[in-house]
Amino acid sequence: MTTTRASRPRRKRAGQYHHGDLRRALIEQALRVIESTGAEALTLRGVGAALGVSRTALYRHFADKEALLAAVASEGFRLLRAALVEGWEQNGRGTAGFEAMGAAYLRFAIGHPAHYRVMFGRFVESGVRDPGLEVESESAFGALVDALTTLQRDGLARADDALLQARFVWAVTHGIAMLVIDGQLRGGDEDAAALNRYAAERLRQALSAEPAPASPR
Amino acid sequence: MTTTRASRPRRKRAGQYHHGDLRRALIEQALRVIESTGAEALTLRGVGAALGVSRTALYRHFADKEALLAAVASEGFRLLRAALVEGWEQNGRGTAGFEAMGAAYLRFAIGHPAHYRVMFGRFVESGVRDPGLEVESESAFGALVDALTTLQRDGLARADDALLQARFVWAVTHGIAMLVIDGQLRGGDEDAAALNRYAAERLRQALSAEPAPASPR
DNA sequence: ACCTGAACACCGTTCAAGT
DNA sequence: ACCTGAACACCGTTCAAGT
Repeated sequence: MTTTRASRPRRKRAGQYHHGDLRRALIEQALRVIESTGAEALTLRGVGAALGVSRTALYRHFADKEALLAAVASEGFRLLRAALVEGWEQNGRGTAGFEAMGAAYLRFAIGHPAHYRVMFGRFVESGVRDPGLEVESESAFGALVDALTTLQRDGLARADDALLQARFVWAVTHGIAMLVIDGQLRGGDEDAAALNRYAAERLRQALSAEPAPASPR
Repeated sequence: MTTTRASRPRRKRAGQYHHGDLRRALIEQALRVIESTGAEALTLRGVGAALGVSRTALYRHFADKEALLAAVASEGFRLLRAALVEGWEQNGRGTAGFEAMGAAYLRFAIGHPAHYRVMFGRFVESGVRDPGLEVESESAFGALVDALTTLQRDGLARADDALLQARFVWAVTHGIAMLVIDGQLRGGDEDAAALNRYAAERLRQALSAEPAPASPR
């Protein structure tokens, strides 16, 4: 029971705890578990064990499990926004940029299905949320509103209420993402790609700035 | 320790168990809990207690909790299909019927959000499912495909691949339902109604049988 | 401040046993 | 066949205690 440091089962620096930034490490470990085995399989005990801390250390940084998931969701919206903005800006901020945005959205959702589900599925209740979550979510949506506003200004999209138009576009894209993620398209990647193409065409027609052909009276 | 029947803690008929159809009672009780407090709050012990049976009685009828949820989901698709078909048939099997179908879909999802989430959320894994689930799900989707096929035949919708077209329409409607259910439209009912109206207009334009106006060269 | 270990009140599921 | 009670191996969370 002397302080011979060779016999300690786990090496720990004296006077310093495990992490410089345990909060950050907890979010990253949670995300790692979620991406590899799904959010349902996430246990706080497992996260603590993987990081070499006690299973209650987490409560110094998060009120409860939901607060940790809210932080993970918030991180997701930040990444999603970055992907959307990149697609838009790297492709000319016009029609091509808009379609690149849609492709980036689906690539994110399909590439990180478990993360995407934490962002939208009801893992995070409507009650007390991460203060940043609402902000990040609004910010990602804002990128879409901005793009549509620009398209409208340049005569490339119908001059409707931009917020309403953005919600419609979001619903279409979100709906496709969810169907693909949930495996409702039994053809797999092939069918998903075909649906993406078809949806892009129909959306172009639906948002076309040109007046709809006169009804046959 | 004699068999005085007055001292028994719970009255039970001799020679008869609790239910004529425990399986059915379990599904209905599970649905009751889900609709009132959400699927996350569903516990097998609670279901058993509410029905006055032991918490393991359930395993005579379902392999596990997921199998019970699959049965609940299957029931949901049956109800959804009935609502869709009614909207279509009671409104003339034309454009009006098609829009009534969409309205019925959203009414079902928004009226039974927890049930809807069990049908689509990842409560039921892609692995072993209720044999009826896939069938019921396909059947509900089939109602949509049939309606679109009819519209195409009558020149009321673009003559695209009906399956692909149906998937697109489904994605739009599913996307709206999910955004509303998940509380992403902060305006509440007002905003949801406005989005529904706008989406119906855009969808009409997107599926219009008339050729799109010639592009400006 | 930050972390620990023990304890509490739950879960789903298994299993030997009863009728 | 259908149901039961005890037991097992988990959970998230709380709390007094350590440094």
